Amino acid sequence: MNKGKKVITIYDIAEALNLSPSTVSRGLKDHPLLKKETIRKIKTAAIKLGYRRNKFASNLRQKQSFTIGVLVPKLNSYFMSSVISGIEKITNQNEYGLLINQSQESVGQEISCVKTLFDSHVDGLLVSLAYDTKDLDHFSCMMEKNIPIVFFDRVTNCVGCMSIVIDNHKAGYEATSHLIEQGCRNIVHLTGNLLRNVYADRLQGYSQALTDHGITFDQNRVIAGDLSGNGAKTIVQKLLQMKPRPDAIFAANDTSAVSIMLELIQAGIKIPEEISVVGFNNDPISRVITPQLTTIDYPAIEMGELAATSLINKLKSTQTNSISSMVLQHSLIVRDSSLKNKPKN
Amino acid sequence: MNKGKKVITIYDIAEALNLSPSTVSRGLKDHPLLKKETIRKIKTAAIKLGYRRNKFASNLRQKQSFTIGVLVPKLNSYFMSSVISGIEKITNQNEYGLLINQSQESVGQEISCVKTLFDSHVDGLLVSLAYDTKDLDHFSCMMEKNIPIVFFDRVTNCVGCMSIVIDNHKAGYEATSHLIEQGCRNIVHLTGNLLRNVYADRLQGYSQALTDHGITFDQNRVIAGDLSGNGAKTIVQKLLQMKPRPDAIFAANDTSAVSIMLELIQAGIKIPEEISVVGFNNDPISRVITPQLTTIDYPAIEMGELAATSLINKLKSTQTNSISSMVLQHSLIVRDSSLKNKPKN
DNA sequence: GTGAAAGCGCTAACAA
DNA sequence: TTGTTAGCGCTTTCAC
Repeated sequence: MNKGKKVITIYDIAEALNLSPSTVSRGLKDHPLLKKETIRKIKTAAIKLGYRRNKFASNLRQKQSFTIGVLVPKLNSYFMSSVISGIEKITNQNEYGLLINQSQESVGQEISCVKTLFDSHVDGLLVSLAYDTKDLDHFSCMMEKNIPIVFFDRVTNCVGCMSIVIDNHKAGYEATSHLIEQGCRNIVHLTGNLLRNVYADRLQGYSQALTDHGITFDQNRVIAGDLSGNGAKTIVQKLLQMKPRPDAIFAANDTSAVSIMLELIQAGIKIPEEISVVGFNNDPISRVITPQLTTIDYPAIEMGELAATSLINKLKSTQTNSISSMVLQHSLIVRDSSLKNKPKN
Repeated sequence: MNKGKKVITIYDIAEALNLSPSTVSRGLKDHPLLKKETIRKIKTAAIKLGYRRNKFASNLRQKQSFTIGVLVPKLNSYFMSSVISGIEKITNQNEYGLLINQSQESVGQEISCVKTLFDSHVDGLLVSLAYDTKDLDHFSCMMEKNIPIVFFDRVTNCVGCMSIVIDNHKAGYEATSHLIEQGCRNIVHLTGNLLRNVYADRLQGYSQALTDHGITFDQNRVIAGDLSGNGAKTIVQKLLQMKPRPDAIFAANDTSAVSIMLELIQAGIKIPEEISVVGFNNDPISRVITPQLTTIDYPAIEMGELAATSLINKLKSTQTNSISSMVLQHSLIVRDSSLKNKPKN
């Protein structure tokens, strides 16, 4: 697309003002040694001529792209789009561009995305891992070139990388304890791929809470699936055949919790009287379902802001930062879906 | 971030193979005139040496960035993140990068985003307008350089630009007609800023449907707001004081429809018996609320895919395409919130 | 305070 | 089929 009008370069400005290109270049970025008057003249001329800085030339020279790569499993969830929204806010403030790719929850795609982002010479990377990623080999190209990576939410151990998370273990513990306190004893846990810290940790928290309250952990009461809400019917059938029948479900996300609830209601089960439900994420749907869903609130926008801020700080400071992980606050939001004691109005 | 290992360039490959840089450059992009054998050797060496193409140098030379700018009001809605997901799929397939910015629903931000994207030398632009954008002056820099723009969803008239939309007028007409067919006579319409085609057209469809069914259009029954769902309480109070009391509400999005429903239920109003509700968007929440919300389905991912495909076609073909707008199929999804006739189960 | 000049890595017209 | 050469627009060292 190089049609359109003539491209204005610093040479044109230089010529117009009878200055050298280098002076113009300096003037455009407020070089302290230039005369204020010269700077003013340069900037005025730049605007008048419709100058636009050529980022490629500048990046080529400076070997920096001022672009951050973002790699997420899927864009279209409320949680993820909120995180991205937070990231965009910060990068925009700091004049960094954002190159966004989605792995579609598959390692294969993730590998190819990393390659693309690497070739785009991103200065840094923000990553939330795909469903089935096992190792970080495909990130080695980044690491070899010292391109900093900040993982968020779905993180992994990785020397030199930073992680932004919530305390999933504690959150799982709290959710489960809450159900136990409501009198539930046969709590089923719906989880995802245990390769991912978020699911593994929540499961551990669940397990720990059971143990601490004198309830035996039973592997058969843990159902691992994709948490997309698709298999809800099958899962509910399975639940209703369990002996003894579960009196509560703790799902690792709200999407699956809500799908399960809809199926339970369909099957004539009363929530929370017969089966209590707790979700995870505080997705807007949790407030829309009847009864409203008890869930874990999870600061998505802040997580995005923090991840972006950390990465930019790392890019700006030359000294290597020793912080390896930051944990954000979460909170249990109790609603009707788990309140056996108080009858719903 | 230019620490790390030495950067490998085509010169290094050329030297290693005793070829010229231009041959290497050609080999890397499968130039048809090269010997197959040479191409193979070049590619092997590139991989062995850990070569990575420098996009800045290449873009600088070719005066193309292979990057598409995306400008949307807000990222964190189900609709928008689905659109972006569709866009990302297509651009990724076509090896275009994606630079995403959000206007946060304000013209001011929109103007600054366009500037940023312009300076990033995007090859083309995908835009959904902010809530309060009045004119397209801030896009003139793009148009002057013949950078193609495709508007989607929230579009505007603009010579030479393409638009991807649904038939909002017809959708509004269908939603309203459906309510009338259910016996509703006093239908309130909740709308947004009428500068935006999506709201203006839906309103017109609503109005037309009333007229066609012999019901007088009443300006007082149109409530314009931000549709964020925040003012629901106030709106419901207003509704319940109207004389005669409305027997139906047609909201221009599901978020506001659902918030209104929750408030109505709170106020003891029966849906749909006393007041029917129809929304717009087929957001996942529409299936979660009780009663389930009648709404207009709206192909978000396809809209993104189509917008991206159209833009890329425009970028690839030199001849100017004369298509100025494409209209996607929508459909009315009837659920319990508007079914006065059939009693819910 | 300002200018001259070299070079970032790649591509493409032209030459061979 | 491959090589030579110039230059994209900017930054920056060194010189004045």
